[in-house]
Amino acid sequence: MSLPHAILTALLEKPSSGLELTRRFDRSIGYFWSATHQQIYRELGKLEADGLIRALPSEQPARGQKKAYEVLPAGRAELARWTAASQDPRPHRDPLLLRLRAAAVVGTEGLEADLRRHLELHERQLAEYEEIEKRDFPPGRDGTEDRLRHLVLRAGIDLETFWTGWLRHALEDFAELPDEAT
Amino acid sequence: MSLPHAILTALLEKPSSGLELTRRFDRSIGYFWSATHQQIYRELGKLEADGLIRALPSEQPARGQKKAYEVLPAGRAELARWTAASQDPRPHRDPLLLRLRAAAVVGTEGLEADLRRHLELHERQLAEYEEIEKRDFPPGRDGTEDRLRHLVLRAGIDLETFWTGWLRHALEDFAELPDEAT
DNA sequence: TCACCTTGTGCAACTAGTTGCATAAACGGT
DNA sequence: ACCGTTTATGCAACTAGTTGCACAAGGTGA
Repeated sequence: MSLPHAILTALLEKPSSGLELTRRFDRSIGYFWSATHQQIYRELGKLEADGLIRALPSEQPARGQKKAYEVLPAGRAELARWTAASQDPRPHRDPLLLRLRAAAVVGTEGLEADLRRHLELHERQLAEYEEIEKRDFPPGRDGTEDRLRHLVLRAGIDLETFWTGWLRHALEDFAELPDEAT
Repeated sequence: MSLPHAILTALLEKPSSGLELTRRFDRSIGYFWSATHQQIYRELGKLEADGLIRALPSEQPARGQKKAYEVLPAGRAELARWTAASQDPRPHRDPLLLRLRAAAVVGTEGLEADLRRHLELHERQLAEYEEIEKRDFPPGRDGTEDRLRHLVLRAGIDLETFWTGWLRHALEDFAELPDEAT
């Protein structure tokens, strides 16, 4: 149950409308907690009903009109509670590794091309993260907030580094595999 | 939609009953595609209804009686099709990183202990993987199946290596953070 | 022999996340 | 004045995954 807390965090960083949140979930926050605009609108409704956020007063709250939200004290308290509470790591699910294991039984045909494609995607993501690091975290700054945000970005960079490394290794291995007739 | 394919793979490796599958999903396969016994029973029902697997003939197919399944040719074909088909990487979701980001806004209280706990869990998992590697993949074997399975295990090892490394780094960083009053 | 535990199978209800579509205002061109 | 696009919000239906419980058979000990 992390989506509401992701939204609370985003709104604390900056009060936003549904669409603005959606955009931010396509970038920064979404790198480790993605969400579609429908999820976000639905959740904003719930959070408002629960008294954790409120719509900022605006002109006409009509449809097709921007409606920005801000976090209420109760929302901040809930986020603090959730952040401090111990949580188990969620089970890990990865279709690509599953396909590799399936390939051991039914043959590797077609897989190699997709590994190559994944490698490219991860390389692109890694480059993007490194761009952000260069831009937002030049050496020398070390406020607490910066440190924590940098740590999160580091996780992203290290994770993509792992994937690109592993995929390259996998492709080398594939190259050595005997040609097969599935 | 990977669960049926995970089950097909498992059944091709060895025909099994629902409970046996559940056990195997708690170990090997479950390392990168976890599933509960209810998911598995439900899916076995669907796969049988779709003609991809069938129950092995047994004595009394009563309740509380083992019922083993094997993969039919149509099931193998479906698995091969799925394995070869190109798939996009699924969006990544990680509550721990989310909490770190939230902590940048509402304070780090309570988080450090959980980071420590996660580090321990990942260290344990890493040790388990390395144990398996030593046992199942001694140097020198290199059949195609072994190579692929070893690659999958390598991904697990590298992933846990990333996590333990990152968590250790994060904890060092936490130690340097100024004490705070949230 | 009967209460209890373990093994094995399964249903039902719920929560989370995705997909497809609808609606409405604002803006820009023609 | 009208048409099409972009921006913004939202509903409804679906798929995937989780949780809680029920039921049956067989074994174990008192």
